Amino acid sequence: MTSSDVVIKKLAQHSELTGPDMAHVRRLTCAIRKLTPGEDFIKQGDFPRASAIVIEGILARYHVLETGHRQYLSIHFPGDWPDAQGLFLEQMDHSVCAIGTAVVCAIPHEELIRLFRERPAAAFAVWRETLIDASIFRETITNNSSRKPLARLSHWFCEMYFRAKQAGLVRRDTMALPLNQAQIGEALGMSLVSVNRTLKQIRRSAAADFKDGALIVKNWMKLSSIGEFDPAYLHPTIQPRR
Amino acid sequence: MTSSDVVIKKLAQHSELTGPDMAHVRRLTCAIRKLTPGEDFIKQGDFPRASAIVIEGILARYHVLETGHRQYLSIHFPGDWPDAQGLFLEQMDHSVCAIGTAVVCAIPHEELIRLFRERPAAAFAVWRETLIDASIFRETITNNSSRKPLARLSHWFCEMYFRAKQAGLVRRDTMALPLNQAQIGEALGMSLVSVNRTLKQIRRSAAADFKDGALIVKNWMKLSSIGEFDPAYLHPTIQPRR
DNA sequence: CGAGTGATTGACTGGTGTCAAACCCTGTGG
DNA sequence: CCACAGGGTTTGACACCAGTCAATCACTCG
Repeated sequence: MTSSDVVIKKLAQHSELTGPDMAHVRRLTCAIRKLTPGEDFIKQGDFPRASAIVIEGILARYHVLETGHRQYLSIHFPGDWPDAQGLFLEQMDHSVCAIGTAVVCAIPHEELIRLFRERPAAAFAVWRETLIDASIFRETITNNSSRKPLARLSHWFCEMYFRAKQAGLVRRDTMALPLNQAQIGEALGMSLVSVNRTLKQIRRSAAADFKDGALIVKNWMKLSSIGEFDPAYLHPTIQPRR
Repeated sequence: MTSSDVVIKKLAQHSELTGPDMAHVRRLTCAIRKLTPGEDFIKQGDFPRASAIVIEGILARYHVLETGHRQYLSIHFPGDWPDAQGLFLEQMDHSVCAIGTAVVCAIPHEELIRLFRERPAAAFAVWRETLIDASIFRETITNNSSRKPLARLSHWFCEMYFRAKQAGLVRRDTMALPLNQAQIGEALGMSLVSVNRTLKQIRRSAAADFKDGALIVKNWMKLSSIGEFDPAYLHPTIQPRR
């Protein structure tokens, strides 16, 4: 699968693109870049001139506080545009790094702007992706602010699994999620120890397991019930198989 | 000031619009609606056909959990588009209500889409607003997940004050913020009691005060230092073209 | 084999949430 | 004019959850 296939597949999942729209998308310059685990693609404070799309692997956005503490903001799978915001906001207010090894393609902003001027439908499709992004942020606010650890971690697992499934990254009941427990804590506003203990609870409930950087969902109904998970905020088109 | 003045002033704050762009914006249909304190403008699950812009007062977005607990997601001042997301996402994944009395104008989606097709610069300006919105969500994730109560509440006060100032809503050192302490707790993921005690600390430090639905900032430097506040994420001004 | 990374567990403590009472203020109605 | 109700704020008491510290274990890799 070429990188423009990944892009078009993702956009077509949510929006209607005509032949000429897709043809224009295919003509975009696409600089492939491979990232090593943890490597930054772009950093807080940078002034990007190109926008990245995930082709393979997982990327994450994060803030760094004065204290050095890292807060992960979102996780991105192939087809996602983790820095579409750079298109219209000059300076990055957060960083983007690879989780595990990853491949991205970088498209120059001026080409995208030209595409958007000439093919509004393509602009609307990408805009839509950025709005789903925002919707995920809102759910993260609610998850990290309102839910107790057990529901919070379960909800997060549900989202990862659901989105991985949409991106075709689930084999049987397992997906790769190459994070350690400390990083999960930094995503959910929990301490490492708390993540570990909560994970133990989830294991005991036999709803899911997480080890060696892989998430295994054994009982989707149970996990989504514990996590109070309703995928409406992902504005999905494909429902995962239960 | 007419409602299209409010819109144009806000868009011009962040983007460059030409005469024809602004003329087209002025021709948009604009249904004025007045909201009573706490009234919902649109609810989770709705399928909106129009998009609201705040003209006067304050609006807020929120989630409601299974338990009935409410989580406020964002606060919106005149010029903001609190449900621009409805433009490209069919179903609302959250609700929007008035904080205090408020006036909004509702513009039909089809008119906005037509505007965006014909005047890409207008589309980019509104798109940019939605991206700033997302940036604020990210900061909220970090604030509610990583900061301890004192810094968290202070940071929130800073953001409210800074954005109110941008919107011209600060008189001397005071802004109207017609929320009670329980609601602030629902915004910050804190209990009412915790908000109250943290507020006492901020008062003692003489950085700011909050009472009778008004925020008074007595020492901005001190407050933003306690709150670890850096307004970069609000993307406050137009950056020079590269 | 030792170093290093990550997971797990125990012990401890301090911060937050919960519960409940008292207080303040305003508006209302007898 | 006073009594009362109601919303919001403030305070105290208390329990317990979750963070911190630290030790141990499991596993990989040079």
